[in-house]
Amino acid sequence: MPPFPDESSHHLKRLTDGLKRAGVKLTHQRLEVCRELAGVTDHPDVEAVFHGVRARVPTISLDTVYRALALLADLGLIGRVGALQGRMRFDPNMTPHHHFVCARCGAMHDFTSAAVDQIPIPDDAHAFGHVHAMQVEIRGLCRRCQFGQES
Amino acid sequence: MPPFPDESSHHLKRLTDGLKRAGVKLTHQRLEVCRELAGVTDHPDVEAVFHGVRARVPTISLDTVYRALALLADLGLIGRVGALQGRMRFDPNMTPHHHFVCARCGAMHDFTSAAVDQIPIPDDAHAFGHVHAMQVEIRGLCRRCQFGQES
DNA sequence: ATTTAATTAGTAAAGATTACTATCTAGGAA
DNA sequence: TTCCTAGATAGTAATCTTTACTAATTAAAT
Repeated sequence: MPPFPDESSHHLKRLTDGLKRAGVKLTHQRLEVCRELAGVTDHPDVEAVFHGVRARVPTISLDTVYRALALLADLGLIGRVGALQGRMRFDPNMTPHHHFVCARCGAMHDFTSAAVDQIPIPDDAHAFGHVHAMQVEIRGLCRRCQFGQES
Repeated sequence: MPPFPDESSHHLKRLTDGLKRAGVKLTHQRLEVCRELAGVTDHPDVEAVFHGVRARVPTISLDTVYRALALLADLGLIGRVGALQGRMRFDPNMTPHHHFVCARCGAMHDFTSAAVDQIPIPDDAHAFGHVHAMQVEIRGLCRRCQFGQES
């Protein structure tokens, strides 16, 4: 049984309700992907979700898991983390700064903030290991994507 | 000519000095990758750097650009941004929280911070578009990677 | 100039994600 | 309930990104 059945079922309800509200079909496969996500406390990749769901739905395809996760993320029911856009990118600017990232086109803009830089690193973070740096990421829609539809 | 020749040459010097200090060979190809990075103000992907350098070094291979960028990033002379590890991951936890990310193994841990959440979103960020959320990412080495060498 | 270990070009391989098509099914209507 | 249909899935292929490999080249120390 899951470690926190109440938490888990609460999360599951949140996800399935979200799918219903969106008016998409609540298929067996999507339900099991939601169940998998609800019973997890880390940040699984597609492979991990696929593996977990496959134990209960042996015929599910990887593509279905990809589409279910993309759907949930697009509906704002789960978050994307790690690789946002496909390719890795590099930042030649090594002076302290932060990023605005467009959730749609992936455009990144730098900004600085004395207020942010003054915040001490939370103690909780030190408990996880040795801290190198703290950086703020602001997600949103850039002006291009906010107005015109051009790529 | 570049928009800010002084800035640009300053960045170039920082990169090439870093390579010399690391004791690696300062090849023509690496120099041109540095030059490309120094003349840029955004966050280029490998393709963009490859394209830019190729205009001046038509025979350079994509692999060389990958390796030059990885070298610079490993030496801490440039930053990696966007896709850190290979695969995309998902976060079922939609309550406000922040992330500790291990630079080596990619492990992610959640933490909350009232201090961080109280910071107003910097005005500079609003100028770039419509803000959805602000999230802190702390990079470092997790306990596993800090001590043992196990994957 | 010679030597050597590091680096590169070119290509192949691996890995991750997306696309495609025939088949199937959730959910509404009869 | 049964029928119908738009939407979803399984299985696989294709695409895209990144890494690996090898023979040839080259920086830089001697």
